[in-house]
Parts: sequence; structure tokens; C-alpha cells
Amino acid sequence: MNPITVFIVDDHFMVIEGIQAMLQNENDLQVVGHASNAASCISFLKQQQPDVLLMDINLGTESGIELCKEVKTMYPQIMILALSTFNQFSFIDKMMENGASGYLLKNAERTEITEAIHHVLKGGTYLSREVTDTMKAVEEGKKDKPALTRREKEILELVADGLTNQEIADQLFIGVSTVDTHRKNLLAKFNVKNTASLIRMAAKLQMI
Amino acid sequence: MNPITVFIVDDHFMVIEGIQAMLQNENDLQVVGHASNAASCISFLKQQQPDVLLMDINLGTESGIELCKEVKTMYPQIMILALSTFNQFSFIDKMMENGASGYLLKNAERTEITEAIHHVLKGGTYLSREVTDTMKAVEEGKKDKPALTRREKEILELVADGLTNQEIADQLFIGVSTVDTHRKNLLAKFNVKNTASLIRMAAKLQMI
DNA sequence: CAAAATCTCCTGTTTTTAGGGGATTTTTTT
DNA sequence: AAAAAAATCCCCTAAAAACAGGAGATTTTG
Repeated sequence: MNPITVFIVDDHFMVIEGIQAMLQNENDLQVVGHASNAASCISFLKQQQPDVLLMDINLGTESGIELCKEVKTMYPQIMILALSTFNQFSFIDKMMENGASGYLLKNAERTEITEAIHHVLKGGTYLSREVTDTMKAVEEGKKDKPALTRREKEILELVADGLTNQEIADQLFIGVSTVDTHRKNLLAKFNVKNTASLIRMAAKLQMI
Repeated sequence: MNPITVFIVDDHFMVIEGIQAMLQNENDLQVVGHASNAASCISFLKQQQPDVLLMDINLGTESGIELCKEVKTMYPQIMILALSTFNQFSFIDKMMENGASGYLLKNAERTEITEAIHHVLKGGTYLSREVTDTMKAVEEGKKDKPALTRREKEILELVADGLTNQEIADQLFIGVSTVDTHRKNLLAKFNVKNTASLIRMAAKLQMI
């Protein structure tokens, strides 16, 4: 039986080396290459399509999140395992939305990596225990974060930038009264009574 | 001549593997062991003292920053090279304060690591280019943080809590006009024109 | 399709902030 | 002790935001 082919994308050279070293003795897995940026990854895939991509979500200045989407669009059969130091909901969420089949933290042991690879190849989803915990914790915490509409988010940003209602209205080509209404709704949703606490809350919840 | 002995402390197994792989062919360097937490590091050092310690600043729940301090207190002759994904001033600063001789990012290449090891062994300080840039940027940025008086900080807090001038005045047993004056000064010092951007700035600068 | 949500705008009133000054007392620093 | 900085207070005006309540138009969704 042919070994499973693995390609590594990570801007940390030592991580590439580390994964290679760890998978060296797995005879059903074969690392067929690696890249440290999006461009050389795409370029490799044009030549050859591995079964699994181990991908760091943070590629220096580039974003693995974008790369993930691109790769999945072009080669949907390639399974992507996200690899990251960051056990943060927003990252995990975005990666999974963009088509990743699993998310591992970089403290993963050899066995976890191989298990994950086999699991995602069977079509499964593999989230490490820590990652699962984070997802759960965030779901709990979501009660605090009011659900804002697109327009409300937009206006919150502009308010945070220090624009007055008039300026916001001009920028969005809507009436001042509309902006006023949205602000009222924002205050209500955040359950606060003025701009100061609104912005404070929004900042604390990392919404601005 | 005896090779330089190196010990690795990192909770990411794949990073340990990676460094080992990278240093394997350097015949004047020898990796004599590794640890994934503070306790086993200390325990190893009781048996044997390497020349250099490559140490991740983030050891899962533990802090490499503390470990650095301990090791340097017990074995000042051991040179410590901090290793981190985070190019953040606070971490860099604390590590150097705690006796580290250098700070590398995990995207370091083989040559950078070996150069750093040799350099710190000679008593030098080795900060990677990115790290140096960050340090400089922070020094620049410090000018942004306005120096507030005690009263101003107090009032900033209360404004952020959503109190009106009247409420603040009542709470601090001062007149409304005084609060007003302080707020005007706050706006001036932050160089903003309304409460929204004031709070946003203060939040960004972690002053509230 | 019908219901729900979102976005839009309106008329008012009241409260709060911002902007422009000026001035005295208290505290801190040199 | 003198100078500088901080804290206190006042005036006035204008602008902005908050509060109340209603309502039509457009999307989104079940």
C-alpha cells in the first residue's frame, strides 16, 4: 500500500524539521515537501498533490487562513490539518470555516499527529483536546457578546474611531437619525447607557 | 576542543526535534538533553550543566521567564538564549531582565541559531533583527502614552465605567466643573476630540 | 408566502460633552 | 523659599449624544 503523502507549510524552519523528524519512522507516512510561504506552497501543489497538508495558520506576514481557503478551492480532496501555537477561538473558527479538517496545537506529540492525519483522511474532523475545550469555553462566553448586525458593527467601528453621528452619516450615505437609531440599539444591546462604556465593553470583548 | 553543550527547554516536542535536527550536523555543538517543563529542566541541571540553554518563554502553563531567573541565580555561568514565537516587547524585556543573553524567534534559521550560541558564549547579547526592531518600535511608541496625573487616571477610569460628570463629581466629592476640566485635559493629552476615541485609545494602550 | 429581522427615517425633549476662556488654592519639585 | 505642576472651581456657548416613541421599506429566514 502506498504511504500517505504529507506536505508541511510553516514559516518556522525548526518546526518543519521537527515534524519531519517525528514522522520519519512512520512508514505509512511520507513527507513529500515543505514550504515556508503561501506562494511556494501553491507552486508545489501545481506539480503534485499530497494527501494531507500540515499548515501553520501564521506564516509570518501572510495568513494561513487565506491559504487554506485557496487550497481547498483548488484541490478539495487535499485534507488540511491546521497547526498553530494559538489556542484562540477566532483562529480555530476561521480555519475550520475555510475548509480545514482539523486543528492541532504545536505541542502535539507524535501519536497525536499521526492519529489526526489518519482521521482526517477518513473524512473525520480532528480537534485536539485543548482546542475542543477552547471552543466550548467560547460558546459559553458568547452570551456576553451581543450579536450585532452588519450595519451595527460598521457603526460601532466608526464611533470607536471618534466620528460624530454627522460624520458617520456622511461616510455611509445615510441620515443622521439612522445613525442615531443604530447607536441607540448598540447601547441597548450592550446594556450600557453611554458611549464611554459602550467602547470600553466593545474593546474588552475585542470587537473593535 | 570540546564541543559546546546545549540543552533545550520547550513544551513543543516538534520544536525540540526541529532544533536537534538543525544542530545535528554542527560538530562543535552538542545537544545534551531537553526538557518540556521547568521541573525536569532544574532536575537535569543538578546532574549536568550545559554551556547554553535554549529556552522557550512559554512552557504551557509555566513561564520560561521565571525559569530563566531561577537558572541564572543557581548557575550564572550558563548562557540562556530565549526562544519564542512572540515578538512582543513585554516578553523580550522580561527575559532580558531575568538574565537571558539573547532572544530568538522560532522562525530562526540554522545559521542564526549557531551564530547566537557562539555569540552569547563569548559574553555578547544576541537579539534577532525582528526583535531589535520591536524594541526600537516600542521605545518610539512610548511617546504615545500620555503621562497622566493621579486624578486624571482616576477620572479616566470612571469615565470608562460610564459615569457622567455629575456622577463622577459626586463620587469624588468635587465639583462638576473640575471633572469637566480634567476631561478636557484628558482629551488634549490623548489628542482626541471625543469620549469614544479617548476610551478606545486608553483601551488600546491598556490604561483602563 | 408570511413572519421576523434589519435598515431606514422622522419629531421632539433633555442631558451630557466639547470648546473657549480665566482664576485660585494646594501640592510637588527644584 | 521659589517655581512648577496639579487640582480645584467658574463663566459662557454650541454641539453632540441620549431618551422616547413611532413608522415605512427592504431583506432574510422559517
